[in-house]
Amino acid sequence: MKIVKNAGNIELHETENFVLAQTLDCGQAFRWKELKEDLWQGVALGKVLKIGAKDGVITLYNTTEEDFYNIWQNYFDLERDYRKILNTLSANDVLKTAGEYAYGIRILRQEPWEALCSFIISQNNNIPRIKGIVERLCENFGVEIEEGVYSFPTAEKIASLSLEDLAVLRSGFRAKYILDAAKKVSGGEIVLDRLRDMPIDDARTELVKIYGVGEKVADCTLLFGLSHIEAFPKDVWIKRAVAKLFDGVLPECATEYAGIAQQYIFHYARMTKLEI
DNA sequence: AGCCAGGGTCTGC
DNA sequence: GCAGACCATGGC
Repeated sequence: MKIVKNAGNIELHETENFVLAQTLDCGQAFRWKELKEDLWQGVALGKVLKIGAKDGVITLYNTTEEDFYNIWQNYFDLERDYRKILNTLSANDVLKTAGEYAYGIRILRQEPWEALCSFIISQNNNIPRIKGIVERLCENFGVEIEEGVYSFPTAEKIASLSLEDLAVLRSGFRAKYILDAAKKVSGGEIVLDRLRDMPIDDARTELVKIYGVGEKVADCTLLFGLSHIEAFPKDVWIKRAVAKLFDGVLPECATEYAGIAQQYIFHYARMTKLEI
Protein backbone atom coordinates (compact mmCIF):
# COMPACT_ATOMS: atom_id res chain seq x y z
CA MET A 1 0.00 0.00 0.00
CA LYS A 2 1.17 3.49 -0.84
CA ILE A 3 0.16 6.56 1.16
CA VAL A 4 -0.08 9.79 -0.85
CA LYS A 5 -0.83 13.30 0.38
CA ASN A 6 -2.90 15.15 -2.20
CA ALA A 7 -4.48 18.59 -1.73
CA GLY A 8 -5.61 18.21 1.87
CA ASN A 9 -6.61 14.59 1.37
CA ILE A 10 -4.79 11.38 2.12
CA GLU A 11 -4.91 8.74 -0.61
CA LEU A 12 -4.29 5.04 -0.21
CA HIS A 13 -3.08 3.34 -3.38
CA GLU A 14 -2.74 -0.40 -4.00
CA THR A 15 -4.98 -1.42 -1.14
CA GLU A 16 -5.63 -5.04 -1.99
CA ASN A 17 -7.35 -5.97 1.27
CA PHE A 18 -9.41 -2.91 2.13
CA VAL A 19 -12.93 -2.64 0.73
CA LEU A 20 -14.97 0.12 2.36
CA ALA A 21 -18.41 -1.46 2.02
CA GLN A 22 -17.17 -4.75 3.44
CA THR A 23 -15.31 -3.13 6.31
CA LEU A 24 -17.82 -0.45 7.30
CA ASP A 25 -21.04 -2.38 6.80
CA CYS A 26 -20.22 -5.87 8.05
CA GLY A 27 -21.77 -5.50 11.48
CA GLN A 28 -18.64 -4.66 13.44
CA ALA A 29 -19.36 -0.91 13.68
CA PHE A 30 -22.69 0.89 13.64
CA ARG A 31 -21.89 4.53 12.99
CA TRP A 32 -20.75 4.54 9.35
CA LYS A 33 -23.19 5.87 6.75
CA GLU A 34 -22.92 5.57 3.01
CA LEU A 35 -23.65 9.10 1.75
CA LYS A 36 -23.54 7.96 -1.86
CA GLU A 37 -21.96 5.15 -3.86
CA ASP A 38 -18.60 4.34 -2.21
CA LEU A 39 -18.53 7.49 -0.09
CA TRP A 40 -18.85 6.97 3.66
CA GLN A 41 -18.99 9.21 6.69
CA GLY A 42 -18.31 8.19 10.26
CA VAL A 43 -17.20 9.39 13.64
CA ALA A 44 -14.39 7.89 15.67
CA LEU A 45 -12.20 9.20 18.45
CA GLY A 46 -14.17 12.42 18.39
CA LYS A 47 -13.36 13.13 14.73
CA VAL A 48 -15.58 13.15 11.69
CA LEU A 49 -14.23 11.45 8.59
CA LYS A 50 -15.40 11.20 5.00
CA ILE A 51 -13.76 8.33 3.18
CA GLY A 52 -14.39 7.19 -0.37
CA ALA A 53 -13.18 4.73 -2.98
CA LYS A 54 -12.77 5.41 -6.68
CA ASP A 55 -10.70 3.76 -9.39
CA GLY A 56 -8.90 1.59 -6.88
CA VAL A 57 -7.87 4.51 -4.67
CA ILE A 58 -9.24 5.06 -1.18
CA THR A 59 -9.34 8.72 -0.17
CA LEU A 60 -9.60 10.15 3.34
CA TYR A 61 -10.99 13.64 2.75
CA ASN A 62 -9.80 16.75 4.59
CA THR A 63 -7.37 14.76 6.65
CA THR A 64 -4.02 15.97 7.92
CA GLU A 65 -1.01 13.70 7.95
CA GLU A 66 -1.02 14.09 11.70
CA ASP A 67 -4.56 12.73 12.03
CA PHE A 68 -3.85 9.99 9.54
CA TYR A 69 -0.82 8.66 11.36
CA ASN A 70 -2.16 9.30 14.86
CA ILE A 71 -5.70 8.06 14.34
CA TRP A 72 -6.84 6.55 11.08
CA GLN A 73 -3.90 4.31 10.26
CA ASN A 74 -4.48 2.56 13.55
CA TYR A 75 -8.31 2.71 13.37
CA PHE A 76 -8.39 0.95 10.01
CA ASP A 77 -5.68 -1.50 11.13
CA LEU A 78 -3.58 -0.54 8.12
CA GLU A 79 -0.32 -1.90 9.46
CA ARG A 80 -1.57 -5.47 9.58
CA ASP A 81 -0.83 -7.76 6.63
CA TYR A 82 -4.23 -9.25 5.79
CA ARG A 83 -2.86 -11.01 2.71
CA LYS A 84 -0.57 -13.02 4.93
CA ILE A 85 -3.45 -13.90 7.24
CA LEU A 86 -5.65 -14.91 4.29
CA ASN A 87 -2.86 -17.20 3.16
CA THR A 88 -2.62 -18.77 6.60
CA LEU A 89 -6.38 -19.32 6.79
CA SER A 90 -6.40 -20.79 3.28
CA ALA A 91 -4.88 -23.99 4.67
CA ASN A 92 -8.55 -24.87 5.18
CA ASP A 93 -10.66 -24.98 2.01
CA VAL A 94 -13.82 -23.56 3.55
CA LEU A 95 -11.93 -20.69 5.20
CA LYS A 96 -10.26 -20.07 1.88
CA THR A 97 -13.65 -19.70 0.20
CA ALA A 98 -14.98 -17.48 3.01
CA GLY A 99 -11.84 -15.36 2.74
CA GLU A 100 -12.34 -14.94 -0.98
CA TYR A 101 -15.87 -13.63 -0.30
CA ALA A 102 -14.78 -11.21 2.40
CA TYR A 103 -11.19 -10.41 1.45
CA GLY A 104 -11.67 -6.64 1.91
CA ILE A 105 -12.79 -6.69 5.54
CA ARG A 106 -10.47 -5.17 8.08
CA ILE A 107 -11.06 -5.33 11.83
CA LEU A 108 -11.54 -1.76 12.98
CA ARG A 109 -9.81 -0.70 16.18
CA GLN A 110 -12.77 1.02 17.76
CA GLU A 111 -12.81 2.75 21.10
CA PRO A 112 -13.40 0.19 23.84
CA TRP A 113 -16.32 1.97 25.51
CA GLU A 114 -18.11 2.48 22.19
CA ALA A 115 -17.61 -1.18 21.28
CA LEU A 116 -18.83 -2.39 24.66
CA CYS A 117 -21.88 -0.16 24.60
CA SER A 118 -22.72 -0.97 20.97
CA PHE A 119 -22.58 -4.71 21.50
CA ILE A 120 -24.66 -4.53 24.67
CA ILE A 121 -27.26 -2.88 22.44
CA SER A 122 -26.76 -5.57 19.79
CA GLN A 123 -28.06 -8.42 21.90
CA ASN A 124 -31.16 -10.16 20.57
CA ASN A 125 -31.44 -7.34 18.06
CA ASN A 126 -30.95 -6.74 14.34
CA ILE A 127 -28.38 -4.53 12.67
CA PRO A 128 -30.67 -1.76 11.33
CA ARG A 129 -32.26 -1.28 14.74
CA ILE A 130 -28.89 -1.39 16.50
CA LYS A 131 -27.81 1.48 14.27
CA GLY A 132 -30.95 3.43 15.14
CA ILE A 133 -30.46 3.05 18.88
CA VAL A 134 -26.77 3.98 18.66
CA GLU A 135 -27.68 7.04 16.60
CA ARG A 136 -30.22 8.20 19.17
CA LEU A 137 -27.66 7.57 21.90
CA CYS A 138 -25.19 9.90 20.19
CA GLU A 139 -27.72 12.57 19.21
CA ASN A 140 -29.19 12.76 22.69
CA PHE A 141 -26.11 12.40 24.85
CA GLY A 142 -23.04 12.98 22.68
CA VAL A 143 -21.35 16.27 21.88
CA GLU A 144 -22.13 18.01 18.59
CA ILE A 145 -18.84 18.05 16.69
CA GLU A 146 -20.18 19.45 13.44
CA GLU A 147 -23.63 20.48 12.29
CA GLY A 148 -25.75 17.39 12.99
CA VAL A 149 -22.79 15.12 13.77
CA TYR A 150 -22.34 13.87 17.32
CA SER A 151 -19.62 12.11 19.25
CA PHE A 152 -20.27 8.87 21.05
CA PRO A 153 -21.24 9.81 24.62
CA THR A 154 -18.72 9.05 27.34
CA ALA A 155 -19.34 6.49 30.07
CA GLU A 156 -19.31 9.37 32.57
CA LYS A 157 -22.10 11.13 30.73
CA ILE A 158 -24.26 8.00 30.55
CA ALA A 159 -23.57 7.19 34.19
CA SER A 160 -25.03 10.56 35.15
CA LEU A 161 -28.36 9.64 33.56
CA SER A 162 -31.36 7.65 34.79
CA LEU A 163 -33.31 4.82 33.18
CA GLU A 164 -36.04 7.35 32.39
CA ASP A 165 -33.49 9.53 30.58
CA LEU A 166 -32.53 6.54 28.44
CA ALA A 167 -36.12 5.88 27.41
CA VAL A 168 -35.62 8.08 24.32
CA LEU A 169 -33.32 5.37 22.97
CA ARG A 170 -36.17 2.83 22.78
CA SER A 171 -33.57 0.20 23.57
CA GLY A 172 -35.96 -1.90 25.63
CA PHE A 173 -34.53 -4.14 28.32
CA ARG A 174 -30.99 -3.18 27.32
CA ALA A 175 -31.16 0.26 28.93
CA LYS A 176 -30.41 -1.10 32.39
CA TYR A 177 -27.40 -2.94 30.99
CA ILE A 178 -26.04 0.24 29.36
CA LEU A 179 -26.41 2.04 32.66
CA ASP A 180 -24.59 -0.63 34.65
CA ALA A 181 -21.75 -0.70 32.13
CA ALA A 182 -21.44 3.09 32.27
CA LYS A 183 -21.31 3.04 36.06
CA LYS A 184 -18.70 0.31 36.27
CA VAL A 185 -16.51 1.95 33.61
CA SER A 186 -16.78 5.54 34.81
CA GLY A 187 -16.38 4.50 38.43
CA GLY A 188 -13.11 2.74 37.68
CA GLU A 189 -14.39 -0.70 38.68
CA ILE A 190 -13.49 -1.77 35.15
CA VAL A 191 -10.61 -0.01 33.39
CA LEU A 192 -11.13 -0.88 29.76
CA ASP A 193 -7.70 0.23 28.55
CA ARG A 194 -6.09 -2.18 30.97
CA LEU A 195 -7.89 -5.14 29.37
CA ARG A 196 -5.96 -4.63 26.16
CA ASP A 197 -2.73 -6.10 27.47
CA MET A 198 -4.28 -8.75 29.69
CA PRO A 199 -4.57 -12.41 28.76
CA ILE A 200 -7.86 -12.72 26.93
CA ASP A 201 -9.50 -15.00 29.49
CA ASP A 202 -8.73 -12.58 32.34
CA ALA A 203 -10.06 -9.66 30.31
CA ARG A 204 -13.27 -11.56 29.52
CA THR A 205 -13.75 -12.37 33.21
CA GLU A 206 -13.68 -8.64 33.93
CA LEU A 207 -16.17 -7.75 31.21
CA VAL A 208 -18.80 -10.32 32.17
CA LYS A 209 -19.02 -8.70 35.61
CA ILE A 210 -21.19 -6.10 33.89
CA TYR A 211 -24.91 -6.81 34.18
CA GLY A 212 -26.14 -7.89 30.75
CA VAL A 213 -22.70 -8.75 29.38
CA GLY A 214 -22.19 -12.42 28.62
CA GLU A 215 -19.50 -14.25 26.72
CA LYS A 216 -20.58 -13.10 23.25
CA VAL A 217 -20.81 -9.37 24.02
CA ALA A 218 -17.52 -9.63 25.93
CA ASP A 219 -15.79 -11.26 22.96
CA CYS A 220 -17.10 -8.59 20.58
CA THR A 221 -15.72 -5.93 22.89
CA LEU A 222 -12.38 -7.74 23.05
CA LEU A 223 -12.18 -8.15 19.29
CA PHE A 224 -13.54 -4.84 18.02
CA GLY A 225 -12.57 -2.54 20.88
CA LEU A 226 -9.54 -4.04 22.56
CA SER A 227 -7.46 -5.49 19.72
CA HIS A 228 -7.74 -9.08 20.94
CA ILE A 229 -7.59 -10.50 17.45
CA GLU A 230 -7.79 -14.05 18.78
CA ALA A 231 -11.30 -13.46 20.20
CA PHE A 232 -14.05 -15.47 18.49
CA PRO A 233 -17.54 -14.12 19.25
CA LYS A 234 -20.16 -16.84 18.80
CA ASP A 235 -23.47 -15.38 17.66
CA VAL A 236 -26.33 -17.31 16.08
CA TRP A 237 -24.89 -17.01 12.57
CA ILE A 238 -21.45 -18.21 13.65
CA LYS A 239 -22.87 -21.11 15.62
CA ARG A 240 -24.89 -22.25 12.62
CA ALA A 241 -21.94 -21.74 10.28
CA VAL A 242 -19.40 -23.56 12.42
CA ALA A 243 -21.78 -26.46 12.91
CA LYS A 244 -22.50 -26.77 9.21
CA LEU A 245 -19.15 -25.85 7.65
CA PHE A 246 -16.69 -27.26 10.19
CA ASP A 247 -18.64 -29.95 12.00
CA GLY A 248 -18.62 -27.79 15.12
CA VAL A 249 -14.86 -27.26 15.43
CA LEU A 250 -12.91 -24.29 14.08
CA PRO A 251 -9.86 -25.43 12.09
CA GLU A 252 -6.46 -25.25 13.74
CA CYS A 253 -5.10 -22.75 11.21
CA ALA A 254 -7.62 -20.16 12.47
CA THR A 255 -6.54 -20.15 16.11
CA GLU A 256 -4.11 -17.24 16.00
CA TYR A 257 -6.36 -14.93 13.98
CA ALA A 258 -9.71 -16.36 15.04
CA GLY A 259 -11.32 -12.93 15.14
CA ILE A 260 -10.51 -12.23 11.51
CA ALA A 261 -11.64 -15.71 10.51
CA GLN A 262 -14.83 -15.01 12.44
CA GLN A 263 -15.53 -11.92 10.34
CA TYR A 264 -14.92 -13.81 7.11
CA ILE A 265 -17.22 -16.63 8.22
CA PHE A 266 -19.91 -14.19 9.40
CA HIS A 267 -19.86 -12.33 6.10
CA TYR A 268 -19.81 -15.54 4.06
CA ALA A 269 -22.65 -17.07 6.09
CA ARG A 270 -24.86 -14.02 5.68
CA MET A 271 -24.11 -13.61 1.98
CA THR A 272 -24.81 -17.25 1.14
CA LYS A 273 -27.38 -17.83 3.90
CA LEU A 274 -25.50 -21.10 4.26
CA GLU A 275 -27.50 -22.54 1.40
CA ILE A 276 -24.50 -23.69 -0.60
C1' DA B 1 -50.27 -12.82 13.81
C1' DG B 2 -46.23 -14.68 14.84
C1' DC B 3 -41.41 -15.06 14.21
C1' DC B 4 -36.88 -13.39 14.45
C1' DA B 5 -33.02 -10.31 15.39
C1' DG B 6 -24.46 -10.31 15.95
C1' DG B 7 -27.98 -12.58 23.92
C1' DG B 8 -28.33 -12.58 28.88
C1' DT B 9 -30.49 -13.63 33.31
C1' DC B 10 -32.93 -16.35 36.25
C1' DT B 11 -34.99 -20.50 37.72
C1' DG B 12 -35.35 -25.35 38.09
C1' DC B 13 -33.55 -29.76 37.36
C1' DG C 1 -23.92 -28.14 33.00
C1' DC C 2 -28.33 -27.51 30.33
C1' DA C 3 -33.20 -26.45 29.02
C1' DG C 4 -36.92 -23.05 29.03
C1' DA C 5 -39.32 -18.70 30.14
C1' DC C 6 -38.75 -14.07 29.85
C1' DC C 7 -37.02 -9.76 28.52
C1' DA C 8 -38.61 -4.51 24.74
C1' DT C 9 -38.83 -3.11 20.18
C1' DG C 10 -39.56 -3.11 15.28
C1' DG C 11 -39.55 -5.17 10.53
C1' DC C 12 -41.30 -8.66 7.68
